[in-house]
Amino acid sequence: MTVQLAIARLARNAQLSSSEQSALLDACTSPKRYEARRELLREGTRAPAAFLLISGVAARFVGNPDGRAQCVGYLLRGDLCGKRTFLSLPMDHSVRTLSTVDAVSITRDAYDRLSGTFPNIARAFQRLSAVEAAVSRQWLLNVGQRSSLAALAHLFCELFSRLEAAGETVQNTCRLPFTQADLADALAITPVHLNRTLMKLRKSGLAVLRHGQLSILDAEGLRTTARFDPLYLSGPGAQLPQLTLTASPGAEERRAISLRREDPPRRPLIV
Amino acid sequence: MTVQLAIARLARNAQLSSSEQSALLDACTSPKRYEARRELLREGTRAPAAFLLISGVAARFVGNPDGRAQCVGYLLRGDLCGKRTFLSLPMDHSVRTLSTVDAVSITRDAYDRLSGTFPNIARAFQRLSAVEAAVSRQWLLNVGQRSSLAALAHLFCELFSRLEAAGETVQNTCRLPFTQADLADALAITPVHLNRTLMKLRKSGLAVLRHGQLSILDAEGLRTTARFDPLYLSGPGAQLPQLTLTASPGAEERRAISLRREDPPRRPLIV
DNA sequence: CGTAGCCTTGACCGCCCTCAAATTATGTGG
DNA sequence: CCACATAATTTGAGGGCGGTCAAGGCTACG
Repeated sequence: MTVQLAIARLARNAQLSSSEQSALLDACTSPKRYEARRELLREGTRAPAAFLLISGVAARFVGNPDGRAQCVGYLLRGDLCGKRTFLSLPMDHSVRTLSTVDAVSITRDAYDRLSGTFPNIARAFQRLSAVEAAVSRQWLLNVGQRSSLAALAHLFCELFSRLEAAGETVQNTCRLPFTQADLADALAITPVHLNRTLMKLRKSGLAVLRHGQLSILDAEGLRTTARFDPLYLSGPGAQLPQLTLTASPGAEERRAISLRREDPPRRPLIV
Repeated sequence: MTVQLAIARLARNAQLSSSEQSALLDACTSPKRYEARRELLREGTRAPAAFLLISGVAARFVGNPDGRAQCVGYLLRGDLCGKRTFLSLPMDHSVRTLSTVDAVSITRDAYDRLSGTFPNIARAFQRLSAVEAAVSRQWLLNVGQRSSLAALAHLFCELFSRLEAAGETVQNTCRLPFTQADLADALAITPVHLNRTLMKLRKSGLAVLRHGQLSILDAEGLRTTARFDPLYLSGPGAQLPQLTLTASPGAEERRAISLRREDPPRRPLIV
């Protein structure tokens, strides 16, 4: 069953032991399939349970009755949504599937039992939330500061990294099973302008998105354009001792590296 | 000591018993004063401890070496920053004071002892993080979808509501002890444009910001302009059983209720 | 083979940015 | 209390990124 795959992915990020993994598995309902464009959670309601994504892609949206929809996060294999139920908080956003999705549910009771017995699982969930918050902050940079080209490049870097961690990449490609309009919702630009930006990325030879398939042609160039620093994703290894920065000096180092990488600062976009 | 004030504010939002409050108090170091424009936490480092704000205002920033700074959140009395240390995660953003700030520290060891004995305190901290995430999503709407006028109005509504909960409002006014440039960083616009937007708000008679003092002149008009729905702030009462909606039909109800509920309760900003 | 949705491209417009200068707080020493 | 220096706020003129409206081409799927 692919549920294990999703849990394994979650476990890798959060360092769960195998007994913890199987306990988590037991707490899940059996997987259920949801068709594309279906609402899983609705803003303003209390979710009956949280969802753990097994396959497919879903997205978080904050309602904007009069304007365009604003996507505020993507959910990939191994991601959780509806964790707010565990805290008795109503949803402040909706969650909709973008593609066909397989997901399992975790009820609040199941979570309470689980976290009582395995505090490390509660920590794992908190870590997921912390990383989501970091992603959210990067999205704020995307829509606020970066040019549409840099923002799109950054989003592609993020998605590819996360899909890679979820084991959903093949070589330098991955499937993005949703429309350009969905990407536009994430970057807070119009579908028309997203398309133009996509063309620019294509013509500069950095990446190509076609038929729902993303191909990274020039990873280094893409990262440079996006000023992408994967630290915020806290991938496996991020909390391992390889990065032993405990004080400012280490930070200076890291910053210096990232600055040097920016050598051609505002000129990364070759035509 | 005003530490109690901050903890009481936190406790109100998170429903801490008085014994839990005093345990939390014991876990804090004695308050320390930080001058304005000082860095409390640095991106890329592991924080030695978390900070609980007692007074003043601080802000989270994600580094943008070449561009303008992007503020991704304000910290007011009763807010915590550096919670990532509790999860062994490095900082993905910096925290700087905007005004003179009093704050206490909570070390990771203190937190671990605390959360072992009082799981409800751990829940309270998680709830704070969940609300911060919701605020972050609203900021994404601010910079992505709303006009600069609506965004500024929304930010004022948010700040006033939170300062009200923190007991830092007087009638329809509150102090915002930072510059227009700081507000511009939060809305991802230039100080020049923020100033023009501020003028528009002033001329439309909705709100006035002058000499670091915000005055709400037309609360209803401001909320309408901003499409402000305070639900996402999960103020005291939001998680109380008065709203027992569990499914989609309930959502419609809630929206109606919450609109009705805004009549008196969210009316603290009368002149 | 037809239809519907998605993608692509063109022309024009407005919000916000940039650069620049004037005016007004804020704070400091005399 | 005043003179001065510095920072913050305010206003003007002009330009560009991305939005809007619209039409045509492509793809998937029945």
